[in-house]
Amino acid sequence: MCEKQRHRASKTINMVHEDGLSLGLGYGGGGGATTTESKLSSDGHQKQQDLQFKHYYEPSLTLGRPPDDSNSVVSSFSNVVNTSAPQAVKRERDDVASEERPAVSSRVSDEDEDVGTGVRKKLRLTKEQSALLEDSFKEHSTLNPKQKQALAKQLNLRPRQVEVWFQNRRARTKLKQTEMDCEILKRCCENLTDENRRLQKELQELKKIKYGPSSTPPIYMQFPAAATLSVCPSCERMISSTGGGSGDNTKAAAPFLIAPKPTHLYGSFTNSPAAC
DNA sequence: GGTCAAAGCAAGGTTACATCA
DNA sequence: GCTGATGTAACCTTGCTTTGA
Repeated sequence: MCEKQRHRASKTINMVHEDGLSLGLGYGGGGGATTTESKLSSDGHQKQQDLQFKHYYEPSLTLGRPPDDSNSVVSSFSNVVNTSAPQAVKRERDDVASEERPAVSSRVSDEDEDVGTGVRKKLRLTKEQSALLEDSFKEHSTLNPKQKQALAKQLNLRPRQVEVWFQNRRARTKLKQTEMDCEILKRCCENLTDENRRLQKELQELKKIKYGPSSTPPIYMQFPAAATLSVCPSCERMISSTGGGSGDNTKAAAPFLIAPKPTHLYGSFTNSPAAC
């Protein structure tokens, strides 16, 4: 167990580093806890109302219908083994809270609860529970303790279960958002590639027009296109970087042959926009 | 005002179980 | 009936922020 935890810990550290890279996606919730936008104040009220979920997507929660809805709610892990002390404290809090409620009904029978064995039983939320949780999530993606308690009571679940559901729900929402962002970036990349191809082709055609299909272009023209041509930011016309401007191409061809300063060829933009 | 502990949350997972093809 | 894929509830660790003492 300790070995496993160490393994996990080291992986977590790596993940934190990777997270820095993920910031490039630019979605609302990225960047670790520093971007937390919804925090609880001391009196349990939310300071901000879930800014990052203003436009959240609706992941399809394909909830498998339990075979028997009559005894819907399962709460079978109240005695799941908790190893770490802080976690134990937290669980104790929730357990205390849960003790205030009547015994929860369970989809599984009492003997299936495996009290004290450490066996984790899978709970399946009912449609009604899921719907209510979803509705609540739509209103606010985080819960303050009072809301959590109320919701848990309403759903006949433990507060811890409600809390976990919200955590998982937030994670799912974020995952969906990330997938959407990836799609957008992918499409953006494809568009840029197409545009690049188109411009390269256009450039080749311009070269042909300039020097004719049969003539060999001067050696300077064998440099990459970006080194010899650039776009004026003001008029967006393609110009040569040797000072030819937007004028006559035949006149502009001469400096290419002379090339007084090689550095000219690599200057990104040497013409004044005013010249356009 | 600085410090510390507690609580809560996000991130980035893993585990265990349920369900379905 | 078995099996692999998938979905998801529950859990973990770390790091961070907020808040109150």
